[in-house]
Order: sequence, then structure tokens, then C-alpha cells
Amino acid sequence: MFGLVDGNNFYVSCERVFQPRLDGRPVVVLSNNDGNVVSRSAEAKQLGIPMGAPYFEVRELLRRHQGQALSSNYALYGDMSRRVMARLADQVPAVEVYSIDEAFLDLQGLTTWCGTLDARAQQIRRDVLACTGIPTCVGMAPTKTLAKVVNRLAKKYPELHGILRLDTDSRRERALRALPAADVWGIGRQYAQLLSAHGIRTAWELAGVSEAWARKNLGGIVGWRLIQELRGQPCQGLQPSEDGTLARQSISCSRSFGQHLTAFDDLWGAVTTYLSRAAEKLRAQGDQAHILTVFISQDRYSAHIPPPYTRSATLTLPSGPTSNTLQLLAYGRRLLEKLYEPGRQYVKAGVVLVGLEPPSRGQQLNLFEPSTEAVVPAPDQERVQKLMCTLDTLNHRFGRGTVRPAATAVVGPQPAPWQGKAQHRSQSYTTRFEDILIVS
DNA sequence: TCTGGGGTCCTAGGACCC
DNA sequence: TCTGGGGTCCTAGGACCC
Repeated sequence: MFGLVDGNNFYVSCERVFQPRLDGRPVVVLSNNDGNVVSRSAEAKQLGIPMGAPYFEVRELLRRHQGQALSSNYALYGDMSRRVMARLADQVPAVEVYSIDEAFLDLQGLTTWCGTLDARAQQIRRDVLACTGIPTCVGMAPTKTLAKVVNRLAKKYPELHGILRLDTDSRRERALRALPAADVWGIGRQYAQLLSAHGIRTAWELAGVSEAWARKNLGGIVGWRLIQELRGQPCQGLQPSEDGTLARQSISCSRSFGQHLTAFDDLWGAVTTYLSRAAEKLRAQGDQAHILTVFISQDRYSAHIPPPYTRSATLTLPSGPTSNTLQLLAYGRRLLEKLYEPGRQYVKAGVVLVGLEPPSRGQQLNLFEPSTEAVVPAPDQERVQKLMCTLDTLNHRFGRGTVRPAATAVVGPQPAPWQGKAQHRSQSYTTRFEDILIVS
């Protein structure tokens, strides 16, 4: 039996823990750059504010209803997530951290030592709420996909008190009939449209399509598995997370700018910032990368700019995998030089690291004489490692960006030109001493 | 005026291998 | 005249997730 625990309106709930004045009011949390709505309180949902709505479209509506919009505060949400996951790990045999606000649980054998599964699920919810302040719902079912189904229903119907368990065929049928096919895990916009065109409205009807049809129309093997899981045949196991974190197969960092940028140095400042951050994540994961991509984008909403809006360049590092920020920056600069065109207005940039692997003992050498200008010479490995370790320690202890590449420096008191908007940011209550909550 | 960021998996097609 | 079979790796693109 799988459990799925999901934080209700997670980002909004994190904010409310430290700002009770937000209770009972329509509250939304915005994406980076204060762009779109990414989390909504129940009151905001009731106003009809859709997920993903551009902020400028709903600002007036929120104001009229004494609502509040908040800039996203990932330091806070990440830390609250860690606390929630730690509580879960304490109470079940295994946890798979699926996203910042969701985890699959292994419920095997839980009933034998603590009453019914339902009672156990309620106990987990109470514990998480008491220890972190985050309200959750729990779905329980024989497959991950069905656990997602019942979790959604538990959220939708308050009379279920936050939990729903699915263990018989008649319960499965009732649950699937109650859920629109478009709300099934794995059915996005395109597939929803296709299903609707074929008259398939509920998850129950979706579970009834033929295997051949699912294979043909819902992404091959992926669609086949989806149908199996809806019918109660598990196709995905639990992949327990080590120490509450996930080892990634790719690491990226990208941002929209607060204004249009045209100067190379400004773009380079942004790319330097993002690449430094990505390299930090890479080292935190204990990996090195051997493929680097840099991309820059123009405004895709602009009427007079033809696609493609994004141009990217990828390089397999000729000197082998590395997690050295300085070496990555040297390659990154060449990629950006390749992409940059003077006179164009750019709105976003980013970097992606792939080909991740743990450091090997020796450094990979190029069999053929490398064209010397293409290779960024790798300085002494041990010294570099020490340097990176010192960098990470300082930035962890004194705050992100305390020690950083000079290309990101800005003269004067104004924010960097690539800095995005965040006009309604709450404090980092749990991760900065200066921001600790004062109760008077 | 204003429109996010960070991931996953799968498929198809081409180059190349023996 | 006649032109195989079974692989791997890489890339681009498309779908999905939160």
C-alpha cells in the first residue's frame, strides 16, 4: 500500500505559519519576478483565480477583496519542506520525497502495530501539523497513481477529514467515477483535450480504454502504465530518498530579468550568477558534470520578434567532468560569446548541467592532443577542491553570495541589472538569524 | 508596464559499430 | 539482377510533473 502526503496550498501555508494575519483572507504566492500565481489559498481559489495566472491580471481582484500577494520565498519553503519530510521519515518505514510539498510513503505493515491505517494516517497528519504548522492530506492506495487520485479527492471533499483509502474494487470504481480524467496524474493539457474529443470524461472511463489505444495515444509505454495503475496493477515502486533529498540527473538555474538587457557584460553577470549557483548545487549533491548548456531568451510575448526566442549552446567539456565553478565559468563565457548578438534585447538566461557523475579518482585525459585553446586547463585538483569547499562553507555560513565571482559585482547601491522583481517578499524566518520572528 | 523555474521520462531518427 | 541484422549513442522534441 502506498501513501501520498501532500501539503495543502503549500507555499501559502508556509507563509501563514509566520503571518497569522493572512488567515481567512485570499492569499497568493507569486513565481520569480512576481510573474505568475503559483500557490493560492482556498479563499483565492474561491475568487476564481486560476493557477498560473499572470499577476497583473488578478492584482485588482485581490485588492478589492483585501487579498494579499506575496513574492516567493524559496529559502522558507525549502526549509519548511525539510521539516515536514523529517516528520514523515520518523513515522513510516520509507519515504520517497517527490516534490517540495509531496511524498510517497511505504505503508507496509503499519497497521500491525498501530490500529487501523486510517487512524495511523490521521496521526501522521496531526504530527506534521503540530510540529511544522503545515496542513496536509493523505491518500492511500495499492498504486502510486491511485494514491494520487484519492489524495485529490481527500483535498476536494472536506467531509473526508483529509484522508481517503482505497482498498476494494467498489471503492476504486467510486473514486475513479468522481474524478475528471483531466485531473489524473500524467494527463496534461494535450492529453486532456484528446480524451475529451473521444468522449472520455472521468478517470473511470479512462481506466476502461484498451491497452492498445492507451499505447497509441497516451505516449506509448507511459500511457500503458498509466492505465495499469488506474486498474490497480502497480508499475512503479517506491524509490526511497536518502536523507530526505533527491539526487538529480540534471541541475539547472535560470531566471527572468527585472528589465531587458542588451549589454554583454550584464548578461555575463547574470550567467555567472546562475552558473555559480548551479555549481554549488552540483557540489552539494557530490557530483561533477561533463556537459554544460547556456541559453539566453528574448521576449516571447513580443509581437515584433520572430521565433526562436531561445538560443542555446552546449559543450561536452573537453577536459572531462568538473564541479569547479571557475572552470565552468571559463567554458560558460565561451558559450555565451557564441550566442550573444549585440542589439538584441534579452529577458532571461540560464544554465544546465548534465552528464552528472561522482568524481573519479583520476582525471579524464584526452587521448588526442587537444586543440589547446579549446581546453580550459584544470588546475591542481586538490587545491581546487579545497577552494570550492571553502567557498561553499563561507557562503553557507554567512549567506549566499558572500564570496562570489567579480563578474557579478555591481558598482553603487542599486541592485544588479538582471535582478528580478520581488516586491512582496516575506522574511526568511527559519534560515536567517536577522529574520527570526519577534513575538511581542 | 506586466506573462516562472526546475525537473522527469519517452520516442524518433541519424550516425556509427561489428 | 540481387544489397542484413542487431546493436549503441546522441540529439531534438514532446509530453508530463509540481
